Amino acid sequence: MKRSRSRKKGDIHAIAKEAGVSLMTVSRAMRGVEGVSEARRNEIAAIARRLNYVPNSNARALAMDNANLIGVSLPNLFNDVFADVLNGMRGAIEYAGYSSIVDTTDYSSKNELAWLERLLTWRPVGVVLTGVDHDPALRERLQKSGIPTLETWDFSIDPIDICVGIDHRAAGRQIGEYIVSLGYQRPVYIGTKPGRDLRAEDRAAGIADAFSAVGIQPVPRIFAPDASNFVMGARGFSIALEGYSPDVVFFLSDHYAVGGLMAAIKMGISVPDQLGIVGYNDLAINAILPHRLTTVRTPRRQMGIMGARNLLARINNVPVEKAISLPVEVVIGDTTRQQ
Amino acid sequence: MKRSRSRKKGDIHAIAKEAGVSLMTVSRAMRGVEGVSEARRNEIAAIARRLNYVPNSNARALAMDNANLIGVSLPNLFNDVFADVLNGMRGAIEYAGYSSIVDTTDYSSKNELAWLERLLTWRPVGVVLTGVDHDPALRERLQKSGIPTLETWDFSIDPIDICVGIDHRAAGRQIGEYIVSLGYQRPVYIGTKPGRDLRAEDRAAGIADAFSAVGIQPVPRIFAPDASNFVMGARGFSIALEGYSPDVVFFLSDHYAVGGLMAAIKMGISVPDQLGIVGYNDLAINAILPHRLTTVRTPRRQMGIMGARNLLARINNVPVEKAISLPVEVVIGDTTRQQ
DNA sequence: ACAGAATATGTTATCGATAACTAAAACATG
DNA sequence: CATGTTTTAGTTATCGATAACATATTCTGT
Repeated sequence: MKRSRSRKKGDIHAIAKEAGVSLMTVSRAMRGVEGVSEARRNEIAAIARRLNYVPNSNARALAMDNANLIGVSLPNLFNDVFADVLNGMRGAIEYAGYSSIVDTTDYSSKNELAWLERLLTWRPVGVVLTGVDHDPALRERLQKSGIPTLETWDFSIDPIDICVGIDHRAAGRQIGEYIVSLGYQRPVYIGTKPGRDLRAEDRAAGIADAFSAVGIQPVPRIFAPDASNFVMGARGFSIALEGYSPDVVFFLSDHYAVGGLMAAIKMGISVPDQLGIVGYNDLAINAILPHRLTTVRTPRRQMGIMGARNLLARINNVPVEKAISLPVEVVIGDTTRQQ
Repeated sequence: MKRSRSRKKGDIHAIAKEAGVSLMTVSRAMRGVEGVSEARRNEIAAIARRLNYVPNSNARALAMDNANLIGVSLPNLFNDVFADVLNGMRGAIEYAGYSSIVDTTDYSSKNELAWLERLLTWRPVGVVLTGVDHDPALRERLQKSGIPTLETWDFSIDPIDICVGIDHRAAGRQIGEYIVSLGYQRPVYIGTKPGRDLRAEDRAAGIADAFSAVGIQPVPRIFAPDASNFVMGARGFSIALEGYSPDVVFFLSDHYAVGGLMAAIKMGISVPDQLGIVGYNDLAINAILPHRLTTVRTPRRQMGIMGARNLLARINNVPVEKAISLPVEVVIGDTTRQQ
């Protein structure tokens, strides 16, 4: 018998030999599958422990053509937002006995596509994407492969497969209408450069909808050069004040808004008397700000949990709703005037 | 020939048949290994593309007993700190052609051990751990397995394998000495509950070292009930003011310190005149605070990059230093009195 | 006590790919 | 042109585990 690569001890064969049983008996015993007597099962478990047996998931995945793996793609990890979603999701995924592998795309659909290609070689049972805007090739790839796919954070009535998210445009409209109702008339929106964060652009569009409904338009959109979110908020704020004379400033997110708020404090601008400030997401930091931000609470954790549940259902061929939009809630803070 | 499980098209066999060559030729062509003529190689590549060939990494990993995988364990993702380290690391890892899979332990060494057990079934070529305090079983497991292991963030002269991190106690001493030099005499430290974040406890010990060197001790340690870091900072701050009358407050991190600073602003306490505030990490938010925090800049990204490089070297049997401690830098801000 | 059912265990083929070794074809060299 | 090289391509065994099918053993009820 030719054995060029030496068989290291510790695999299922070694255990079988040691226990004097066949491979299958060991395999069954290790997996807890029925068909092995209690006595044998214990005996085998003991031997496995003694031999420091570590199952080989690669072999198992190959044999079963299934790695019990779910791939998750996020724009980045620098953001409590996605961490919340992810945490909710992971709990559910792991509870169901699957593993998740996470990667980041830095808001690039090219990266996302490349990530997917790599992921597919591992034969995942499910895929989670952030947002609904992807490289066209990605959509085709996933649909052709038939792998259950969840799009989250964002909402689309025509998802690749299923979707649990927020209708950002509607959310923008919602907060926009509230701000309009407070009588603000000269809004400005501060975000990041066009094309980078499409959800944020949807929000901005929703805000503009609300203002244009009362005859106010356009809502100028401003962005500062790349930096941390806090800094971009602060810089964008300065730029806004130079070029416009807003009575309310919408920010891409609370991070940005904190930057803006701090800048306002430093500049001696009184909030909300002289100027309103509006964020998005209701992040943890909001709880400790000197003026609580007026913002929009997004059900991030819940979205993660529900998304994962639906994806798991889909994986198990249980029918689920194709597209679910979760409601958001306007948080009335101290950075806008009272009603 | 018995073929109970049908062979789906799209694998290496299908390509071989289509191209009229053997398996090995396809295998070699796909891997870019030498031994295939240019013409054949192109022909095979074209067919693979046409057939939507997706390599099966599970099979490859099994055959090579190596998945080119590096497992990374972090306490959590809610923290820019680890995100920085991770980003630095990933770049280097992926550049070298490896994949990384990340998981979080929520500061639990039990979770970490369970994670490792799962990871090992995938036959990783390297492992990255955060910190140097682990379940004893984990240390033994890794050393017995012989898998190159990097411990990061923290520093130890006796790592499991190799280590690139910060000497947190020394860092605590460093900032402590600076604060002592400013003449502060009644320090308080605000952190989280004992046993949760051991690095932070080291820092606190270092701070205490610095004060005890000038005869001031103890440095009371305070913590608030679980909440977000910002909130714990703010609550801890209130507790500190009730129970003690500090002239300087050290916080576990900048997150906590921001919570404290905001609380101070709300309470009308003038910083730094009445009270000094000291953070840790020099996070992005510091750039936009009304008073820039006095804090400690930690080389997080660099740590990730260097850690990854050393781990990769170790994986390739290139000798590297066992333990590297990176220097930190005191950032002099506006939340402590001037020299 | 004995046939049929239920339980326990073994045998063989496969999963998709790579390593090691072999064989054939193309190139050189004197 | 014969022979030794180099290149290119094929054959066979394996990686570690599971599925499907076959077989042996233990129960069960009559």
